[in-house]
Amino acid sequence: MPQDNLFSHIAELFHTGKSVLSREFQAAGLPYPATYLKVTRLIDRIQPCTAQTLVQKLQRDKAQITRLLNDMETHGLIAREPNPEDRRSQLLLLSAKGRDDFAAMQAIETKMVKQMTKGMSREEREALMNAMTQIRDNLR
Amino acid sequence: MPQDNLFSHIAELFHTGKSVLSREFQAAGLPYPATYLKVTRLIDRIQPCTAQTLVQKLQRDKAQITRLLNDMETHGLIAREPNPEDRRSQLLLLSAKGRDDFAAMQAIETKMVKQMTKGMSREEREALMNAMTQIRDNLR
DNA sequence: GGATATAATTGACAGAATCAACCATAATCA
DNA sequence: TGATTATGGTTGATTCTGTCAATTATATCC
Repeated sequence: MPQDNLFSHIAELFHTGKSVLSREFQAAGLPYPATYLKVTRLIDRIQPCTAQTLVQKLQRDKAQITRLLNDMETHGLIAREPNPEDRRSQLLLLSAKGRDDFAAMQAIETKMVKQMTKGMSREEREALMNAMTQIRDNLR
Repeated sequence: MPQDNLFSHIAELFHTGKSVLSREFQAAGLPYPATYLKVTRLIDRIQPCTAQTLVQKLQRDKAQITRLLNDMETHGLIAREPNPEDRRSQLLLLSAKGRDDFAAMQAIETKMVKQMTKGMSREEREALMNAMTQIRDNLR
């Protein structure tokens, strides 16, 4: 639809992107929803990391984060360790399996992103990323 | 997060955009999920329009479409009329209320999109839209 | 007229989001 | 120090979104 606006585009890209990811995760023997990638990425990237960290970075409700972490722990992707600094919270760590599956998911995502930007020059890609960053900041 | 990839950006923009819309819909006395806007827009734009049309345009499961239309009919936004061409399907029409609320939702969305692209030149905006279109096509 | 395809509905379920209430611990400060 | 308030996390309830399978009614195609 040529006359679509920016947000329609974003919504559609998110929708198809997410379904591509889910399908490819399944196909690769990673029976996880696409959200797991975002969470494992953050835990891998940010250390120390607690549930509260994820709440802030993902801007999600803390209830949702708790449940997500429970599921991921059940799947053996993460471990929770006591936080010596604050006994109310726990430190989140990737297990060996968590690291492996994170790498696999990330590879799939990278492949998809390559596909998405196929035919675009480096300049175009950079301009796009800058625009996205600006939009995000404008929206806050 | 500076090192985020394209899909992370899209996901985040979708998430915050959707929550901005929902909140503003509520505030404007439009107690609808953000999806209603997409559906009313299509029914307004495409005539004649059936459930099947929406399935194709939105790439959604037909079960989901059926339920969405039920809800929207309950809210008095749309009407279903017998399709003279094919008695298996029905023609979807906006009611007067549907048209009003569609206009109101669209105004809210337009405001948000303006906010999103604040500070971008016309050229930048066009480049962005072109990039989005290309990405969508690449993903199909 | 009978086989096959299509439009829509229904049931069942998984995933994602949000709100409110609650518990345990931490921080504040009188 | 002890009461008060704030914070991190969990649980319950509810809504919204997405997907699959089965079913019903009608259309289409030999």
